[in-house]
Amino acid sequence: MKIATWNINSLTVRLPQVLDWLAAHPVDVLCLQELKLSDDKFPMAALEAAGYHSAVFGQKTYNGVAILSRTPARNVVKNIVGFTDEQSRVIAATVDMPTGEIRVVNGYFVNGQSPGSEKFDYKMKWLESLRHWLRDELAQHPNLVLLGDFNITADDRDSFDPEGLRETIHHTSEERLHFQALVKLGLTDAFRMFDQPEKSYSWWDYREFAFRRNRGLRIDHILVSDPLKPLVRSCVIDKLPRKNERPSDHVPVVVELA
DNA sequence: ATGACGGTGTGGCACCGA
Repeated sequence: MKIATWNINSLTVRLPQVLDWLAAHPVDVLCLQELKLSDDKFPMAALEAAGYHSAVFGQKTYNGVAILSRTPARNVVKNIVGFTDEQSRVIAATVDMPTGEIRVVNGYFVNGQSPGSEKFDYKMKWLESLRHWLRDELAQHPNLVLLGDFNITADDRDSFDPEGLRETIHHTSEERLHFQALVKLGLTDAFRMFDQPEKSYSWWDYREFAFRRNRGLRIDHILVSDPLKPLVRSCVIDKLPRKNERPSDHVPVVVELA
């Protein structure tokens, strides 16, 4: 079975690309971020026709997340429990698989703009709250996958210019400590369980031919809990959609579980 | 580099993203 994450930067614009991608990659679960639309604008029918149920936490203009699944998602939770947030950034749900149930936590992590800014403070508080809530979620749901747009490079391998961008946004020690703190809860970066091509990224700026020059970051991640770790068969980034016309600046990441 | 590119809103540009 396969679970994927994709920041699609407006589902209104990218719905045809999502449908094309699902037709070519019939994953069991697809987690989307940056829907940039309200719940009433969500294209439920088109996705149902493609064979997917949807759990949606939308927001107009900014943010918005959804879990698409072949079987209906259960026990849906929106945003971080215990953290009041105006922004729609997290949706969690239980999905039934042949091998058992999996708790899927889909996050559009805060960008943070720049260290020292108010938005960076919000990012730090958001990450701390996420960790505290996830500790409880893991206790209740041992088979858990945390995935989405983390807006954090886990280490220097995840950046096209780790020296030049040191301690800038997505590269700060504080952000990476938060990433490591999530790992310490008993989560593993599925991508790094395997040998991967050097300079593997999941996001490239629209400007300055960044994709063509492979000036990117790996900021979209899939973390699996300890009980799921022995089941992970592969984890890959699908760069191809970045070549589409009007592409998202992010591409899908896919994990395969036995 | 206060830049670039792209999405959204009720706009004639500003704001946000990463």
